[in-house]
Amino acid sequence: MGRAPCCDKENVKKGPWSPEEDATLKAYIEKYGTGGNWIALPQKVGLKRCGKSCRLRWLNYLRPNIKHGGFTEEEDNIICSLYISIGSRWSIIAAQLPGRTDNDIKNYWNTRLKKKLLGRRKHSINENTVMNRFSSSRTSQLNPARDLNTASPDDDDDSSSPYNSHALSNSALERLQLHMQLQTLQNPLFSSFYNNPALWPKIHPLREKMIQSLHLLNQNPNNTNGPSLIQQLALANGSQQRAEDIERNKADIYELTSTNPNNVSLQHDSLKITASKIEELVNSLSTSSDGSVSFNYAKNLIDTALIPEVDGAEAMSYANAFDGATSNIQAELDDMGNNKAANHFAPREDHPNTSAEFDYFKEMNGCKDNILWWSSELDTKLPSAISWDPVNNSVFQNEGLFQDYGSGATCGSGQY
DNA sequence: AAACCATGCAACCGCCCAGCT
DNA sequence: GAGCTGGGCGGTTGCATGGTT
Repeated sequence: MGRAPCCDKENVKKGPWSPEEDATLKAYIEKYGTGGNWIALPQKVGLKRCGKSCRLRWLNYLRPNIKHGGFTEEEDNIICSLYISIGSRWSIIAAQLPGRTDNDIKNYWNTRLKKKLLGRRKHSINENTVMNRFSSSRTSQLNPARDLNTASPDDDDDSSSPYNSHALSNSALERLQLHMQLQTLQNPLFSSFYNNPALWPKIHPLREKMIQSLHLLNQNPNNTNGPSLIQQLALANGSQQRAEDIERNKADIYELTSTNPNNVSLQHDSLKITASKIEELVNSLSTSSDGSVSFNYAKNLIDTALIPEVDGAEAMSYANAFDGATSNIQAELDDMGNNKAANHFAPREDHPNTSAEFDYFKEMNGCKDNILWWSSELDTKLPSAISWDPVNNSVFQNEGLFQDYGSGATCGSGQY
């Protein structure tokens, strides 16, 4: 059974409101109020408008103390956090932002905020694409930096791109991550899961990046049986002894992993290494003052990528480990940004591939905000009052965000 | 300068729900 | 309890504007 229209559709005006209509409606409501009946209001006012249209115009535009545009960072954060928590309940979100209407917030989210977040995600996806290209191109090109520099930033928009699957995966991942954040708010124990990418789905871009980086660091750029990048870095830094150690360790690793599958902590394509062995390998290198940046970086990648999948009991320790790892990465990227490490990767005539490695790190440096965003940006950027810290109550408790939800008093576009 | 495109925003549509008869 | 009605809400549309080609 259908329902009767709320007004005579034939005889009502549609479209934008004129200043005269605005003035008429505003003057009437300020003088007499809405009378509790929006449907009857247009007739009383003398407007050829639908009652719902009058209500919308008043609530979204004419009522006092309405703010338009100019959303502050704090409002952004509140909107984001509430959207993550409760979804598109715009009226509830609007109730927490005085002067804002649900329509305004909805438009703001759809046109700007969402793109802002998705833009970061896209950037992250694109970085993965770059990593893939870099990784694959290294096997056939002597100058992978050129490949990086010529990669179009829009390439991942190409629906025919083989990387399109990343977009799909990350879309799902984004929803999953939003959900995880909600879980974090509702259950503090969940924070250890959220903070630990090793526990996230394997499609997580950071994890993928780590895996790819591992692969990259462990392979020979020319796809020959010559020294791997790690070895070449050692050689570039003048450590023939370390290069030989690496060669021995490498042989040990493959022997171990081929004879005892239980030793394999990470299997990715043909790459099979054990966490202990690779750590031993990297530790032997990280003591080098010349190579500390690169190998600490590699170590961090390895540490974080090789964290085994665990359940709740161990989650917190791994979360802590990850926090340390990411801060190390960040510090080292910052160092590189300050050219402190430039000498470590300066092109050498005898080892030209080291310059490629430097370009790789430069690329990583340019994308460092992605790492932060995926790991903890929402945590750190939120104002303290809207804390994500699961230890300190929930966002709802801190701010009383739902103080009026349920009563209906502040639902919709406001108190008027 | 004109056509095209992307973006932002106001407004509409249709569904749901609560209250009333 | 069923039907009706108005209020409220989220999703969508269409237009205006600004930017790009």
